[in-house]
Amino acid sequence: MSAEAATGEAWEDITPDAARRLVVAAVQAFAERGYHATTTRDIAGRAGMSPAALYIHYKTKEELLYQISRVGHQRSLDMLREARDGGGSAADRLAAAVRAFVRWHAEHHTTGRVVQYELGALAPDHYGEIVALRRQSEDAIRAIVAEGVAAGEFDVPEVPGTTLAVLSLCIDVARWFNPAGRRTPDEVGALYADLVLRMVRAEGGPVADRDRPEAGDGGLQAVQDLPDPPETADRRRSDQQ
Amino acid sequence: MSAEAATGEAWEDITPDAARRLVVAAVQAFAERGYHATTTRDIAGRAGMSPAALYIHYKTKEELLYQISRVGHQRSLDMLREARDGGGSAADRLAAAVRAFVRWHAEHHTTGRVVQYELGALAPDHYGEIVALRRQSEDAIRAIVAEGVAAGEFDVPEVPGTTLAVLSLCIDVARWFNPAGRRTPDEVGALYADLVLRMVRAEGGPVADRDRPEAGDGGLQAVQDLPDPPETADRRRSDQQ
DNA sequence: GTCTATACTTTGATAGAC
DNA sequence: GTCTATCAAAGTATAGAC
Repeated sequence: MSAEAATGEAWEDITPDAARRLVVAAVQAFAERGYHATTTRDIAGRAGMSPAALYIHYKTKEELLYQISRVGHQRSLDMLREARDGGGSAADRLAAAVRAFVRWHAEHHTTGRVVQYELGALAPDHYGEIVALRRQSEDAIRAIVAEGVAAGEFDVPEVPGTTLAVLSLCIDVARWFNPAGRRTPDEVGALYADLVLRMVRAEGGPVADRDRPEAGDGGLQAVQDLPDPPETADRRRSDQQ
Repeated sequence: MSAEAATGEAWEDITPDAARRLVVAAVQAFAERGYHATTTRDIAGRAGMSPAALYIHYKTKEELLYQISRVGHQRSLDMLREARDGGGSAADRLAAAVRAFVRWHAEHHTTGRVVQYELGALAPDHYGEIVALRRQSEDAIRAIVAEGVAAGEFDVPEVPGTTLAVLSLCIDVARWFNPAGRRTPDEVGALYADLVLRMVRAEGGPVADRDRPEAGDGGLQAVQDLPDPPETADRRRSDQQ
């Protein structure tokens, strides 16, 4: 499978053709060099256009990133919700979620890198929208974990923290996966589903009255301790550390 | 603890004072905005200097990143080797490695972000040097895992893949950790050590003749499927996907 | 919709006074 | 060692012809 085919697969829906070529080119460039190191000339060049032609389809470079980020996050969310709402035990559904999420991040690791690691370059309002999608993704995984604990199927030290670890493990696949390596996306998905089930599986029988999911939104906030907000011209010093 | 104190802690050794201020400023700026989005004016400004003063202490912006990356990776490696060579069972040593590595990435998440996520901006020769350090870090963890398997203490689906997952889990802490969140670095370290032990722990007794570490360097290459090489002017198209 | 040409800004890095 | 002033290059985005 060629580089362009693998990247392009995720963007079949986009029309017209020139716009899709720009998105595919932007994904590849952003993944390779990062958003800020990528020039509009580079994107346009990869798409076979002059630098000016980019602006017919996208108002700014950031709008390209926003499109990529939004579609990628929505796709992730759909995938996780489908696993959450699928049939079977909590273990079945958690394994399905991890398998699908990891396989996607391996298969589309180029897109995955942009989606997961270039968030900070989004404009503040776009950033906020994406963070909302990320929270919902975490909600989906946490629901499965919490249900497994409530059913006595799982035994975890802490529901929100375990959820965070599971999500984190899956996301980082986009960073390290190398298609020239020894594992296929399917194999990584299977391995990770196995490892995650080991993390949450109850060793003995059902464990009652322990680590029940908290009522209301008590745990919802902690979810995925949020990444930094994007830079702005007037706030140069961060108070986050 | 102030932002500067937390970041500065890791850089006490650097002299003269102006050089250290520049490194601390660069770490903060690179972590917030990324290497490419950070200007030398910004770094110098945070360090209380004029833009030109930066070049008395560092020849280029990249040299600053290299210094940060090298020190951070060396520190990580020392930490992991110390755990590997410490006393106790394989479980004790793996828990110690994860606890220390995770705690460091949480406490110094600002530095951690630069160390783990800005690799791609290094010059090719510097990049190669850093990759060598990363391989050695992975070697240290894999050694503990392999020893646990050999002793029948651990039962894992695959030694190199499990090692990769453990390392990946720890690294990603730098991305998501938020000091304003509910967990302290110590708590995250303890949680993650627990989760990792669940991943590798044998459920029954010793499991013999299974998943023995491969002889020689058979598994060494797979280690950490390498991140992409840094960009160069003449290689615009990547063949990695 | 795409091109060539270009306006305008910001960038990394240097020169030379002190 | 630090400053002010500045250069050359590269950046995003636009203008106007076709």
